[in-house]
Amino acid sequence: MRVTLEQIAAELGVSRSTVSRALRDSPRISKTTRDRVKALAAQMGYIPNDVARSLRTNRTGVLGFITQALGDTYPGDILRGVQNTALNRGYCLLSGCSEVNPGKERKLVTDFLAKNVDGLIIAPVASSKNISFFRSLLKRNLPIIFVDRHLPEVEIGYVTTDNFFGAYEAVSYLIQRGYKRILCIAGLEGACFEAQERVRGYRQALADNDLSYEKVFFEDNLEAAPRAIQYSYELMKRELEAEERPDAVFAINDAMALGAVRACLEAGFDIPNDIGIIGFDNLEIGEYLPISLSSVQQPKYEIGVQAVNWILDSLNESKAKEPLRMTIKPKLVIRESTR
Amino acid sequence: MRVTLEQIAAELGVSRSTVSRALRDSPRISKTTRDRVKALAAQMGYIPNDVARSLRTNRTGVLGFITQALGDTYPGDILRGVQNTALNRGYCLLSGCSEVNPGKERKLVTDFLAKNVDGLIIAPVASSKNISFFRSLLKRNLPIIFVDRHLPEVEIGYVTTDNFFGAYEAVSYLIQRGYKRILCIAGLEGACFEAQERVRGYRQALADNDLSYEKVFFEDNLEAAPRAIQYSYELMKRELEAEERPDAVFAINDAMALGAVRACLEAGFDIPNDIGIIGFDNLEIGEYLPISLSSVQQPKYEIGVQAVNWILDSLNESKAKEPLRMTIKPKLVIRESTR
DNA sequence: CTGAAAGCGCTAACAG
DNA sequence: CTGTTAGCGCTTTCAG
Repeated sequence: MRVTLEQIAAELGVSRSTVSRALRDSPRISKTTRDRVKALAAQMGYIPNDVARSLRTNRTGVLGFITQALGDTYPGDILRGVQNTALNRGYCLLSGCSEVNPGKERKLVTDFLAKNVDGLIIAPVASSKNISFFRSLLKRNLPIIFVDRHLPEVEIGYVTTDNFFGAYEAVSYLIQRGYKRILCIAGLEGACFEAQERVRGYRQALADNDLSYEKVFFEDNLEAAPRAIQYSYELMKRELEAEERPDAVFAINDAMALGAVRACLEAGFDIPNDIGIIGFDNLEIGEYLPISLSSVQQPKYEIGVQAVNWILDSLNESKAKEPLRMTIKPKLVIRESTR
Repeated sequence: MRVTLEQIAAELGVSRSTVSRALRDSPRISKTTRDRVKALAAQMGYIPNDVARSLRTNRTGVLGFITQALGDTYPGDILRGVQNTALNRGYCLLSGCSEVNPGKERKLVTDFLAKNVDGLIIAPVASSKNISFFRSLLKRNLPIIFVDRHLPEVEIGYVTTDNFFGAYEAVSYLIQRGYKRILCIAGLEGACFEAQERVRGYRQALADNDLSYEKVFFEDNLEAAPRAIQYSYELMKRELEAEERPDAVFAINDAMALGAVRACLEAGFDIPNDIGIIGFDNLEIGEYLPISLSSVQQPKYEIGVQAVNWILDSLNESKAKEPLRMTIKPKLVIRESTR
């Protein structure tokens, strides 16, 4: 069986409380007993039982983290940022993936609440279905924050990329390089606020430069839609045959940018001379593709860090903190897919 | 404050045990009281406190999952398989990423033990540093299993891809298509058993076909090595200038295959006619690259499922189960990077 | 500086 | 079918 405080106490002929205090470096304990206790604890291989501690202190030292997707085109960097920060500050992470399914998202939250997480970090599904559910969470006295995307209808704070800025920069760059008919593939994420922001940045850049060609493609049917890359590939194939074909593409993520690249090449166009392409995400492999991909690099790791810091800071304050609304500027990375 | 059993009991004028039993559908409770209890619990918004339950039952309903990497070239599919299976069977997942650092791996395991996880699923760092640590875990009565890779020195079960088979198939295919000088990029993962298995498959295929050209590149300095893609890119550049240049590449993962593709194209070679390339992993984007990538598709999702099932089955048996040693056959996916 | 005692919310014997 | 009782391992008053 596992070693308990009781056993250490018995062995040493002191009380449980003394052992407990010694182990936690309470100032009200003599250095000698503290050392004796610690030595024996180490020797007996004592690992504190956090479950018992949690029951007593009403703190679990666990944070819940829920993403809406996981996969090779979804950068795990937010997770990494969250994880490292949480770990460094002494917290563990209960994690789950909603797979873009509102019901699953609710189940995960409820499961995590039952496990008494101290806080919740969520990359929410872009759906109106859980709005009232999230509102009901606010009544609980539990710090909660959105990352990567957020729901404007709910009074929950968030840390996201400055998507308007990123898109505006990317499209402005395309314009500056002489591209005139810039198409925007918003695709599967069209329904979410953050994607809308990117589209808004795209539109603003066009407007500020008096360009009239403006084409945005959405596909909101999340369930039935084909995978993003394929969707973008097929879409691009069609558009290249249009009367006034695009001479550049702003894709809302790298996966869809790659679909477009492939379609252009197959149709015999040259990238970047005939058609320029910029993505969003800056995947690791982007740099070493046959035509390396220009892209907007999101501060994903940093988003994770900020979110955890906010949660843990609220935990350490007596009164609930105001919701955080933080937006971090992304960086445009230019490579070979634009001239 | 949160609703407790006590409060529901008081409200209804029954005992806590009755409420507890009713909520868990104990057969020893009348349908009427059960319904009354459940109705009130729902109305009061009762969420069971799993911490208290855990302390009592000595089960937390939480599994620990530790990976050695997270990122866009690392398929999150094992995690997805683990997560879905765990969730379906009523378990939550405490997750962590060791980032290929043995010290961090130990810390995560220790943290998870303190949180009393019911089982541990680990994609271990390929390092000898934690061998005695893992051995010491075996003394605990805790189900534990490796996924994706394993440590042959330790008596812990595993679920992995049949790496020998996958490599053998891939290289045999290259040979069958007429490639003769096949280079193997083992790269950063060279130190681990699973990578060695792939190399063994490569060698066996060469031997079975009487090919004498045999070149394997390792790079075991995990800490200092440049990122895998770049490593592979630079390596390939050099090899293309060698006296007897390779006419095919078997790369131990897709990221490194992409580095090689890029190097070949820059040097003016045609893929697949001058040089054929096969990777390992079958990343989502592989299908839509400018030259779509032939690759060995690992059963990552399935690996996660099997691992969780084994853990949960051991939990439900009185005696400890024999370590599972399961290997699942991968599938060769042929695309344009091979002729 | 240390000990005794109570209790976090739940489950499980045991008794009725 | 239901209630009483004890206790999981820890922290935290309150006494000394």
